[in-house]
Amino acid sequence: MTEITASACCSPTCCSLDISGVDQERLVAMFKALGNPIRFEILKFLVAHPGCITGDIVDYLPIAQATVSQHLKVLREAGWISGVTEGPARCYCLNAENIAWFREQITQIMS
Amino acid sequence: MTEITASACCSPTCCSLDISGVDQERLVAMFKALGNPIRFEILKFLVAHPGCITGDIVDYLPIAQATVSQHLKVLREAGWISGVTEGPARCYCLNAENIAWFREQITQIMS
DNA sequence: TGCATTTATCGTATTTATACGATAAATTAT
DNA sequence: ATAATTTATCGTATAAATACGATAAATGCA
Repeated sequence: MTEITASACCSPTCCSLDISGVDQERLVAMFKALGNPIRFEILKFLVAHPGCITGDIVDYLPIAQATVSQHLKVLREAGWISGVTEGPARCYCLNAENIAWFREQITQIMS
Repeated sequence: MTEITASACCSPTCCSLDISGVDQERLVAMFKALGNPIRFEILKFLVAHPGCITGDIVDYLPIAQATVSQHLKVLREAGWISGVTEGPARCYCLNAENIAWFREQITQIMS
């Protein structure tokens, strides 16, 4: 195993990444879900339009309704958003708890 | 546009996601790169073995050398790591500056 | 009940990601 | 120069992601 001193090419420890098991999988899944520009735009739209319905997001984005539905499913399953049935429509919101969890994990493991 | 009160299904604003243009693309690229369990493991390995060479990571992971090299390229291009040529080998480290940038972006836009 | 509205799912086409073996490229040592 | 070591790249096979139209499912209303 090559072990060189930090001064040779590395900065001093910048993060611990101390996370494991279930939490790590959950975190990676959240990373994966948000690693897509369309889905990031959906999150931003939900900040500006909390409680809007799927159709509003479909109108906003330049992609088909079926595709939007798929993206919403990915974001839901990763925990970024939650959807509440409102009649035949579905009202979407950011999932504040999970987002807070994500932020806390990042601040913890990346310092 | 359906606009309902926050109380109906949404928590109070939990994040601004106030980011745009180049920064947003950079952030999404970092999300995408780390949204893979192998690449997350590589980062964790680099925390424990700063300055190790590609071969050490290859020995550690249960995948082929060519595949590891691809993953390292993804992490490099996203800014998570940096590699310094050390003779015929390449010494890898976490990219502290970019990681700090990521952490700061998250704390800023997710609160 | 029947119809309109809204969203999810199905089937499928295309693109991208992931993985591997083989080989090339770069460096060091002989 | 040759050989050994190390990593990157090429070509390619397979899996996963992304996209769409069509259709089903669920709900509310006439």
